[in-house]
Amino acid sequence: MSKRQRHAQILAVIRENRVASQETLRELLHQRGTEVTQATLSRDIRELRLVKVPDADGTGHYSLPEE
Amino acid sequence: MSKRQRHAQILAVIRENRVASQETLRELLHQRGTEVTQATLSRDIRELRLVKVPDADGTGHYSLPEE
DNA sequence: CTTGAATAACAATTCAAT
DNA sequence: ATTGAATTGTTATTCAAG
Repeated sequence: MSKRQRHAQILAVIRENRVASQETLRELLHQRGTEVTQATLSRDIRELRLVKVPDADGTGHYSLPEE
Repeated sequence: MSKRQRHAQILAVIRENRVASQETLRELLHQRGTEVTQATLSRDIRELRLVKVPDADGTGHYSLPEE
């Protein structure tokens, strides 16, 4: 699986779920058959420019910056 | 100095500077005469819904979510 | 150039106090 | 309700490797 494919998967996952941590993201990707470590997700998130938006209750979630 | 005032200061600071960490933010506020700890800034950032936007070079910066 | 394991750096929470 | 010190949790980086 290529990095570009993984990036696409990540975008799909954060659109469909409230992802509160990179560890959660890792689990969701695993369910879709993609195994990566947190270090890689940290890099992917930077490359995709994803931001973690703080929620009222403290539980932030990853999101695309609406530009 | 009230929390609302500090919040206003924080917004001013992040508009005028590339703030890459809460520790940096703390220093900039200190220059403006406001002393707080990282714990308080973490809470303020949540309350203000500030996000840390990843930059290309790795050095993220705090920003208002563009709605 | 891409990744994982280990570590460092950074941010959020707890707990006590005010 | 608000805060700081200490702690815990999370994310970014380093370092070695493929």
